Amino acid sequence: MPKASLTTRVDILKIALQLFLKKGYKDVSYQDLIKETGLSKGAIYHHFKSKEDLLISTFEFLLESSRQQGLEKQGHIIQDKESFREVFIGIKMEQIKGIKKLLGSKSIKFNKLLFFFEAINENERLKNSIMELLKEEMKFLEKCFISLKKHNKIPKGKDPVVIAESLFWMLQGAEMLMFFVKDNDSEKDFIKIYNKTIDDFFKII
Amino acid sequence: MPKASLTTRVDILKIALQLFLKKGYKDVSYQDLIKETGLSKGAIYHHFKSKEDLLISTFEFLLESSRQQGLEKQGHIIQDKESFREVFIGIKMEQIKGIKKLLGSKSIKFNKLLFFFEAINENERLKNSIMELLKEEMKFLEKCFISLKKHNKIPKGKDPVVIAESLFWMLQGAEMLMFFVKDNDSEKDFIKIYNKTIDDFFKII
Amino acid sequence: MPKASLTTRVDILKIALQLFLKKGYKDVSYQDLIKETGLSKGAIYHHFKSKEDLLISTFEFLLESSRQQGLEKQGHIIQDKESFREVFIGIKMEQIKGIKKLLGSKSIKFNKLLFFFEAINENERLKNSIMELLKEEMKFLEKCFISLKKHNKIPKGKDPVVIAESLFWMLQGAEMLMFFVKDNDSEKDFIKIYNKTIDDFFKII
Amino acid sequence: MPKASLTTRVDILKIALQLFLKKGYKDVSYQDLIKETGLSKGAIYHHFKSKEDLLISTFEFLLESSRQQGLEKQGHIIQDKESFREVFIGIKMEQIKGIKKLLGSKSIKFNKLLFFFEAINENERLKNSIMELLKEEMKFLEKCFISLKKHNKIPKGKDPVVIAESLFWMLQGAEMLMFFVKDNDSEKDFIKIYNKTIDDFFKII
DNA sequence: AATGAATGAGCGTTCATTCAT
DNA sequence: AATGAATGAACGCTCATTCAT
Repeated sequence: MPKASLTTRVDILKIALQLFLKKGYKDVSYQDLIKETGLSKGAIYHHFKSKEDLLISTFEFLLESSRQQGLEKQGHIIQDKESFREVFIGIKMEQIKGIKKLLGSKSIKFNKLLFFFEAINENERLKNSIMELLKEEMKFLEKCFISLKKHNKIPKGKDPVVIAESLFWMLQGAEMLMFFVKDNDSEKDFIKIYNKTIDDFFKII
Repeated sequence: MPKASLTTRVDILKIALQLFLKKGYKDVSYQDLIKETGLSKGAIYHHFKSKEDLLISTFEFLLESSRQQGLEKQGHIIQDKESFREVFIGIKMEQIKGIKKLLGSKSIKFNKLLFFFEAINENERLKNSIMELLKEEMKFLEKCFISLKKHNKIPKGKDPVVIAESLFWMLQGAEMLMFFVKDNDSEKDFIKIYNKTIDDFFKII
Repeated sequence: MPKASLTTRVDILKIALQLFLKKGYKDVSYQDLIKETGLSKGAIYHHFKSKEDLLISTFEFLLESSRQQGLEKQGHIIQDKESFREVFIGIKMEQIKGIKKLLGSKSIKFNKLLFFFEAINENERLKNSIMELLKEEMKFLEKCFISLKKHNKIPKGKDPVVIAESLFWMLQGAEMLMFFVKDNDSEKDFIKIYNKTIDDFFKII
Repeated sequence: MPKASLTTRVDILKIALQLFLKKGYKDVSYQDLIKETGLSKGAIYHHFKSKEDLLISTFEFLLESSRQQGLEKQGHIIQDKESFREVFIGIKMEQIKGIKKLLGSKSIKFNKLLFFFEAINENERLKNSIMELLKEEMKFLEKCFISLKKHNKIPKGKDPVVIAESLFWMLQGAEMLMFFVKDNDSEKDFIKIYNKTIDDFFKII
């Protein structure tokens, strides 16, 4: 039954993702996986040849899902701060929705995402995937600010690329610190942070 | 032997700090500590009652050293971008120098700092210490931009506090991503990042 | 391999019982268990989730085996001292035989039994099991002396229940002191003690 | 200051006795001793060359104190059950008082006494001390029942020595089971047990 | 008489992984 | 496709003991 097998594989991936997000890669043991999936050790090893393989697969599973609601699909026209905000928040919400759908749970704890990354960080391929994702986001922001420039919504003489890059780092800072600091984050917190950052940013440029 | 005892204690702290920064808290075992310190397991336990105690002590040791070259000591006048840059970079360099002196090594690998933080994150007291440190940095930036405002170095109508906060997040983003991405960072990379961020920031405001 | 699994489990239980009786719970280490069973640490943990779990299981295994040759099966008529002695010693011998069969060894050292009990004493459930076992023995003795009363084998005016209880405590005292004092007890010693106690007891009532 | 030293020695002995009675020999660590005595590891080693030495010394200290209120001092005339009871309970109470005085505490937990004995059991000298103590008690009971015989207080034709021995074992059984079963025994429980045993015993002989 | 730094063997437990079925 | 028995290295930690001061 290849179909059943695929289902099992995806079941494991979903549980693994939940656990990695909740506890961090290192702190998820096969015992946890067995308990949550209801499968045996052997079954998990049948689908993923090692814990690292499971990590990589889980991460790619997450990326794939995120990308489906990705940036490149956007055909919206960015003509002012509000349309930028709308589109940006929209994308982020879709990404969060994607993860939610993946996990099948209403509220997600992103708290341990960083420490899920710890393991990813040691894997060149996954690291590159993240870098690409970040670059994509950077490129998207650049496009937005170039468009805003065309609509004269950013001050003359200021480079839209530098502006985009600055916002990118601000968003990264706020986002990461949130992972680090918060205990029980939901998507609402993220949307709040994004809105606040965008508002502040448009005040200073 | 109180003197010898203190020496041993500090020796352990230095080694532990090195190891925690290099491998992350979870990945540092007593075996590592034994190997690096040349002491026995019992000796380490004699000085620190548990691994968590060692973590807390190590972190407080780090904080203390960082704070000694802290922000509040600065009496410099911030009157333009260049004096701001000079003071800010100066402080950061002193902090890095402090850590270097602590570790007794020329080059530091910061890329596991985040995963040293993982453990810290689960300790309320240490978490609060970090938050305070961040708040101090934020306050310092606010003072700088209020001063720059007085010297008419930031555009009229723009709130220096919002500006300071924005730069703070940009710096956090750039810094943290650097921890995350780089494998072998030295202080030079940090200084570069700080300079680039400051330059870009002044271009966009 | 459910069959092999059960075999292994019982093997571990037998070895554990031997060791606990020989050295006392506290002094039996996983190293001992590994050495005697020829299994790995992991294998033992696979079958028993902790040392305490192993203790409980071992004790229940022992109880079960003892109970199978238990008191309640006896249909003998107690009509005089000699038939009482015969039945009582018979039961005790069967119990000892049961343990011997369990352990697969000819001579048993009971002198650490008390210190096997030390651990049991701290576990409410096991403690209750022992208490029940003792109560059963008490009840059995009561039945015997009620029967002897009917056959006019105990002096008139004396309460058979009090008599039974007294003998019970005498037996406990003699038995326990034997555990405590002897280094190398075999069942012969026990039978001797039982006989002597019964003889003396019938002399004084 | 030899005097101060002796004080320290006795302080350690008292604390050790308390701890051994409370936790059992094996479960008392130098850490416990340090905490309770307020002395350093070195100080305890200065007075007792090993843990076993401390055990032996502690036990001898206990024996000495018990013996001072011992059986041989009794000049009372045992002429009936009540005078026997009075004298026996009196001796036991004095022994308990002796231990109390030794420990300086009002209520004693005898719960772990057996497991204090575990260690003693492995020391031939201490074992012999206990045996002697028990023999003394046996001899005392023999004297009592010989005296009762003289006063025609035990049935004709019954051997006072066998009677004494029987009561001895009954008392041992009841006492030991009490150590084993009870969680929080005080001297009251012991006195109750002794009274009940004596009463029952005189009912059956 | 007393301190406490240091040792290293040993403890119970968890872990990712292998493999016969 | 799936089970779970078995492995053995590694983990954090406690222990009684030694010894320079």
